[in-house]
Amino acid sequence: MAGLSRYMAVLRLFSEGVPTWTVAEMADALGVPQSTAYRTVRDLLSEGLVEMSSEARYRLGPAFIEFDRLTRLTDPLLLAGDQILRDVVQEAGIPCVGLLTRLYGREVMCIADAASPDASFSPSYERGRPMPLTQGATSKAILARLPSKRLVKLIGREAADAMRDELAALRRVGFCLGRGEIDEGLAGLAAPIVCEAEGLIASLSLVVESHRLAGAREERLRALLISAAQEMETRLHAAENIKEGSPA
Amino acid sequence: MAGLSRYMAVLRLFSEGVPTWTVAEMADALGVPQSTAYRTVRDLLSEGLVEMSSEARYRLGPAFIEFDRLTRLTDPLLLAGDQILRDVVQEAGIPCVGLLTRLYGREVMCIADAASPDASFSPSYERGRPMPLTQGATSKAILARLPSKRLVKLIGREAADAMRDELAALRRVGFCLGRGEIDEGLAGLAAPIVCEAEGLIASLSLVVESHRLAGAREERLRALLISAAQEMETRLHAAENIKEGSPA
DNA sequence: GCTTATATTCTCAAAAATTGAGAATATGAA
DNA sequence: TTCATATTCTCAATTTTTGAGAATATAAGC
Repeated sequence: MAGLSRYMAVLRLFSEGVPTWTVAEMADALGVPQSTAYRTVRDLLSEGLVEMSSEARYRLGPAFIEFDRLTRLTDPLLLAGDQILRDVVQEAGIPCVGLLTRLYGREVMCIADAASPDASFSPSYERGRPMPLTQGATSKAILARLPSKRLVKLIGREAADAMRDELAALRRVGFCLGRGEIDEGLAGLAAPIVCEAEGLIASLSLVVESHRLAGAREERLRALLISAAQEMETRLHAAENIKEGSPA
Repeated sequence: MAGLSRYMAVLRLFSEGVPTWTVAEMADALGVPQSTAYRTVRDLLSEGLVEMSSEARYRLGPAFIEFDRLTRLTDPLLLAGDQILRDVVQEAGIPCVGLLTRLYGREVMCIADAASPDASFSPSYERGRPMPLTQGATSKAILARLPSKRLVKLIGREAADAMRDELAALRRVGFCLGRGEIDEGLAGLAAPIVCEAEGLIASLSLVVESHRLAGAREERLRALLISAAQEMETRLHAAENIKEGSPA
């Protein structure tokens, strides 16, 4: 194991279930001698990626909080969409959670969430949590807009073929509805957001309680989401053009 | 430049002002040949620490959002204090912003913020933003509880001597008030939180508009903060003991 | 203060990875 | 297609990393 991956392997050990590690445990888990593990931890420590907690145990360090803030302040999707996301949640008029989600490696990741004050449930999605690529309205809205080459690379030819018709239909409608695919009793509504120039394939979605989705209301939310997603795309392109500078 | 620092040097280039970089720019900024910069970026890319935006430009990647979530879910100070922070803001009864802040290397970093719904200002402090070590009530509350050896190491003997009397007074009172030290027109009130077992030196603070700090109200907020900070310490110790397991 | 147990750093030669310059190859627009 | 630019590749020289164990901290108990 060499270079960066050596350090990332250590960082990837930390999880919600096991948030602190001793150096001996790390060495064991990674199959490297302790002296090597100590050296690796020392480097991570000096960069703030890891910090000492009690008694020879280490936990993730504050550097991640710092970099996350930078991301929040500069991510084009958040800049274009954070306010709109809040607006959508408010305009929905029923208890709901709004999500901004994007492709991240072989998974899909939520990068912003906003709950209405009266929402008494909380969906599995939340900022920073990777979710499965092929389940749920949020993910499917994204998959539908993926070039087929990339889709095959991500989920394999077989799976891609199996989903082809479903995704083609979604692409036509520009919208996706899923009931209980991720959380029992909840439904997801999602519209895609694509910005080639920024290399972004994302989706805006709303999670509501399934039983609240009567016919007319579903129609209204669908229209709301589609127009909000479009507004985000417009802002993404606008931001892109500003950067290039406007000639006199 | 070797090992981890080589990668961190690239990541530290990204900032609010310059959120995207080309490889040529990075190579230039770091004084390394392009081929080396390309290799470094390729590694960062494959770990999600960096991602491609438009046209040969790169930005910080989503891995930071993922690790930040883990931190949020597992940080002992947040676990002990996040709810209390919200309660304090509500109980304050005036427009205010509550902060949880801790020592981070040679700076002080805010790891949680909560604004009351009626707060029409926003202080410089926000989650993930490093702040100066020697200015503001929030930082001073922390410095006051630092062992003097560490204090000297951090700010130097001269500066430590200059602050000694002030810090000693703060330590006696267990509280710190600062007016306009960070933001014009705002005042900070802070109480320290220390947990040796977790290696934590932190503070809980409240930012309010200076003109609202009439005598009686200041007294009330001071009492509120001190008791809330104490409650956090209690919870920190309780969490620590649970981990060790309770024998029958 | 000493003693013990554990955590952490250090040492050194062998093994492996990184470096830099430029060539070779993608990639995308005209 | 052709061009321009972005990215990867090649290879020998240089620098780092590695592993085992010795040498030091550090902390707790006596």
